[in-house]
Amino acid sequence: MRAPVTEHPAPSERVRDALRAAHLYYMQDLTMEAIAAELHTSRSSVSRLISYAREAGLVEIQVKTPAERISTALQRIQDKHHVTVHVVPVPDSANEVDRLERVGMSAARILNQYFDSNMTMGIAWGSTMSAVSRHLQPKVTHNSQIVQLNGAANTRTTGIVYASEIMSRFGAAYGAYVQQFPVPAFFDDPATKQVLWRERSIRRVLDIQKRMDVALFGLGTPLSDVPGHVYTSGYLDEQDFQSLNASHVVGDVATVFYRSDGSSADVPMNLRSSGPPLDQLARVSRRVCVVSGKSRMPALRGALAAHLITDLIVDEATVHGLLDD
Amino acid sequence: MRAPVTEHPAPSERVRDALRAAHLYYMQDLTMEAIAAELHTSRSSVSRLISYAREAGLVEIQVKTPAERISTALQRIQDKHHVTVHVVPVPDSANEVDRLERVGMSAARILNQYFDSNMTMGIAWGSTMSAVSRHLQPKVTHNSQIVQLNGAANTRTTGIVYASEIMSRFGAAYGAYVQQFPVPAFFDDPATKQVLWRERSIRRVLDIQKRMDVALFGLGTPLSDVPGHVYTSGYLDEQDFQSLNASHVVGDVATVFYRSDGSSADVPMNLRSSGPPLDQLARVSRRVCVVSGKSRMPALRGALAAHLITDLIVDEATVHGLLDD
DNA sequence: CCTCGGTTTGCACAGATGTGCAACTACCTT
DNA sequence: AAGGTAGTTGCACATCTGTGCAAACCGAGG
Repeated sequence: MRAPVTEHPAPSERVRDALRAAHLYYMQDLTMEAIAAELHTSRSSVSRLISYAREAGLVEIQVKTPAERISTALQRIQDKHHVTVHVVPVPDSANEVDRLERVGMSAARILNQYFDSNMTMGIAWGSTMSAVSRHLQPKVTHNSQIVQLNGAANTRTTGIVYASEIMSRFGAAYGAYVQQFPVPAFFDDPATKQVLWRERSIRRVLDIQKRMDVALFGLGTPLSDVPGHVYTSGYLDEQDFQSLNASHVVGDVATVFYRSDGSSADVPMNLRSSGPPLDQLARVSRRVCVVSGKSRMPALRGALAAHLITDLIVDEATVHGLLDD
Repeated sequence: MRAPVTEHPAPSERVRDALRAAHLYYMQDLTMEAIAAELHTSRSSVSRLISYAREAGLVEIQVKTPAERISTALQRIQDKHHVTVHVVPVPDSANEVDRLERVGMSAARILNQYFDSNMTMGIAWGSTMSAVSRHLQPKVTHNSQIVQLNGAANTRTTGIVYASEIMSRFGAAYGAYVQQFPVPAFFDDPATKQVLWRERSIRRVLDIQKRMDVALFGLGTPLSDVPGHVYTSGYLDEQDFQSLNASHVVGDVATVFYRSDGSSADVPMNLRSSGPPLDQLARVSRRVCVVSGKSRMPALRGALAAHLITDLIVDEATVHGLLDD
């Protein structure tokens, strides 16, 4: 981020030109050559202007699936769980990394339809959110904010970066105010959490969380050979895992755990978690969940049972597994 | 329009593939080459699939002007007349034909944001509407209809085609039911209109017009060297022109005339016109007006004064003329 | 006035996309 | 079964778009 000190043309000249070029290109179907003539510049500059327009979010492209093209099986899932499903096409041959990357990219674009000015979006962190954050499409919003849902991580492994970096990517993409949540992911002692939760600075964040318009999260899973980030990075010890097992936990949202029937209230670990109680989460008007890979299927079933999701973005193979219910 | 009798692959196979290709192309930024590999087909087929997806309205592209980039002068106009202005960039050097064509194309795309399922759109006819109709972007809608606002023309000159052809283009683009209005543009005798207006078949159409959600129209002008279609194609005789002059008419919407102050109630010619009274038109919740060329400026001023417009699509040069008010 | 660092520009090339055409396919007609 | 018709496919080519690079440009110091 460089301060706007040295700028060649007038500061907004570029935006104006980009806007005009984009208009001519996308609305009037002119070729870049023709646009170059109208703007008295070179074709390559026009190419760059239009790239800029796209990157700056001046152009919005969406692919819309006509209602009658949704398979009846999928329709049944949507009706049953009151959820809108966005299926991301990914070849079955793709590996987990590619899959996540592509689901993340699609999710980022779909998200732009849901987030706008004067809104607050709460986001979790983890490998899925990291992937999404890397592909965000900028969009100009005003008076909007991003709030962190659960305590921060501080590891940097295999492409997963600081929670704060994820947060700031979101903030930058939307021009939104970023509200960090400076607490640990898990507390050792529930009492510590209780005490800290009474602090005004913390209460302020909790308050913002309660009033958010959109929640965005991935799913963690303790099962499977590809567990979520939380389960592999030393947040939990042997005893914790035993506790989760004893509670029959199948997944988590923002470090809050739930069972396959969607219940979560009496999972002991949740007393130590920094994330929002799931019944509170379920009151957010739009709850967007991003899922990639079959390993998350049990977690997804549980999340659906808990009514945590209003909008599900999921890869093709995984959604197919879901159809057999 | 061919009945869906002979089709090579399964009827909807093509849509499915196009949708998938479009997803991969626009949402996941894959190259057509890569998409071809995933779909097990050739790159050129993918190119065609994506073209098809665009043409079929499966892809929606819009260029959005951030609020802070609207000039204060334009903002003043918008506030004053409670109107949203879409400025279409057209080089000053462009001739009237190009100008109209380009404004028409932009208008057609903007229109897609306003028209949707379960809506009724009323449309006028004339050179402007003809231009718009030629560039419509298809969009799948259900239970929507297009209703003709004023009596039909039957000439075919300089690119302007039968009103019915304009209508059916709209119907085809949106998959909407088309309601024709089989009456003359002007009646010789107001009494004939009175009588005809009592017919049930006509009343039905008038009724639909009253309940429309969107009205789309251009502006006619009797002044200037480039008058609207109505004024040049033999609809009006010498006496009519004198009458319009005597009434100080500056323009018309769907063959209903108004003065520069927006008044129209006591213009004698309107008793003979088949179009909807302007005070009725002004009650439609969205009223989209397409204007191209400075010759329409007086007509535009009048239409604004009459509060006929909620959304104005106009070329750059013309809107500049307006700023001097 | 000159130099320096950073940015923008246009060119030339590389890469991606669009399209005429001929071969092919499925299905209908005779 | 042969022939016809309309639609689809992949190839080869044409066109359009993206980008590395060197030159030009601009403003800030020196």
